[in-house]
Amino acid sequence: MNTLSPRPVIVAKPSSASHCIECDARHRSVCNAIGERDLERLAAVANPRRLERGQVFIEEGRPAIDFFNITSGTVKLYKMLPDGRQQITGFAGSGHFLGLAVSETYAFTAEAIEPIELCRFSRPKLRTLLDDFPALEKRLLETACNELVAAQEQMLLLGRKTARERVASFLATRYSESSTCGPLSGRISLPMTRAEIADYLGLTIETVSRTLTRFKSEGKIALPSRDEVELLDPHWLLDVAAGQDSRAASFV
Amino acid sequence: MNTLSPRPVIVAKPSSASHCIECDARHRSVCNAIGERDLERLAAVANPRRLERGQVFIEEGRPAIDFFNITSGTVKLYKMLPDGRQQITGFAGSGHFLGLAVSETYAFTAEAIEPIELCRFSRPKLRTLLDDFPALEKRLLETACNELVAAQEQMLLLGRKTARERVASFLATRYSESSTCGPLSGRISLPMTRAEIADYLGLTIETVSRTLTRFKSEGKIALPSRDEVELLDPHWLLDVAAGQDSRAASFV
DNA sequence: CGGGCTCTTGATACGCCTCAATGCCCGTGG
DNA sequence: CCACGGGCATTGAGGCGTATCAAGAGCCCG
Repeated sequence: MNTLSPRPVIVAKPSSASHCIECDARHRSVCNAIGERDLERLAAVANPRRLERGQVFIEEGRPAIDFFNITSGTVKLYKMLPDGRQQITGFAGSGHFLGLAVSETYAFTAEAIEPIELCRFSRPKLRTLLDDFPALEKRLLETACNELVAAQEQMLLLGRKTARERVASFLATRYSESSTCGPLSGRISLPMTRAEIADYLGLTIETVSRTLTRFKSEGKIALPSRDEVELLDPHWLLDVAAGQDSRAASFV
Repeated sequence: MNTLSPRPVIVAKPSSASHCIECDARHRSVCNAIGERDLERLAAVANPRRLERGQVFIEEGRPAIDFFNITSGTVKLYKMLPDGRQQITGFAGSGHFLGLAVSETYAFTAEAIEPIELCRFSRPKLRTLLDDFPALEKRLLETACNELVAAQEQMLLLGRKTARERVASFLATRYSESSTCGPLSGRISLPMTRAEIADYLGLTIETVSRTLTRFKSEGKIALPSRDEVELLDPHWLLDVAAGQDSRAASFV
């Protein structure tokens, strides 16, 4: 509904031969299915690249010839309707594997929302890698299952939650995910714009903004800067996210 | 939002030793990854059952100890909020594999919406089967990917489509899926109630009903009976589903 | 110290939900 | 065979939450 998608081009290309060894994302990603002594094999087919904000590297409807592993930064995945309405189906960060498609074409578009680094794998090369390392295929199945679970949760959000609950869910999820890779503070970062949050939650920019402002005036969050939120009452947020808002219905 | 979920119990248990050979769903399901001569192995761990409408066989939050393959009939998969709001994340028919979970617990509830037949697999037995037949694991990954694509499409529907577009999408999808397993007529069956359609599309019963009535009065569909729809203009429906409704905006 | 963003805030409109009544279908029993 | 009852579906009237439209405020960067 917001933003019109930009030009699809790939740039840069740094890194050396066996870059996989020193890859930050390795332990988080499916690549950890491959032992340290086989990393050369992996590095041989992994093609590292660097992209800037706004660059599209997977485009809905285009032939699915490559697969990607995000090694740094965040991307958004989205689908669009012909009139420009847009639904972001997820944000993918470091360690995320993208482009798994049975079909001949991609089902969504992927675009960097900040400077990112990623590894590209061509379809046939990934295929041989999968054949040689069955553990990798198992890991892929695992991550696919986890994504399915997340997708179902998001359907519940989009189909049945109020704006208030959606925003609370979004903050709560960001909170719990950020806490898995760093010290647990109430502070979370939002690398995406309000428009992107809105397109992710099935709302408008204005509603997202109003809801955040309301949380702030209720003393539940603080907004120190444009892209940071401080959760002053995480437990309360979780309740709202789950539909347990005390200020909602519940006529007891 | 509608309906309160019923009691969880499993009943019946027909069929003989090597039932897999004569299973209607075999060719459609992941079981087709196993050759005919190994079907005995499969049959040994597949536990067939019969369930009636309303019976729950997977319950959100419960330990994920079994996996299921639907061999006949239709089930609904849903998630619920504590106050009863419900989102159906999908309908699964013959050949559909269910319960794939990495987590210790199920992420959704599965309930028969008509009399069904299914096969149950215990987790450890499925595990050994997967180890012995890598092709089965590949098939599972394939189906998981397909479900992810469907889930993303549904997120677009729930987040950005109007009621009109949602109902049109629903009919169009049912149409194209039914045509893959039978003669291509404009007639589709709806084994689910209006309430279930509503919970699938993120709408209310009334809105679903009104929208169908409106399509009918516009001459685009016919409603010969409660659970049947005749598509009189499939192409038009597809356009509406894709957000190309001529009667909507588009101020040209 | 403007220019162009994104974000916030306000006023109003509208689509869908809610509540309520009626209609239809079908199984049950007289 | 028909009256009755209970589900489910349809239809109507009105309200609410979020979208839409429109300024204005804050921020970054040259």
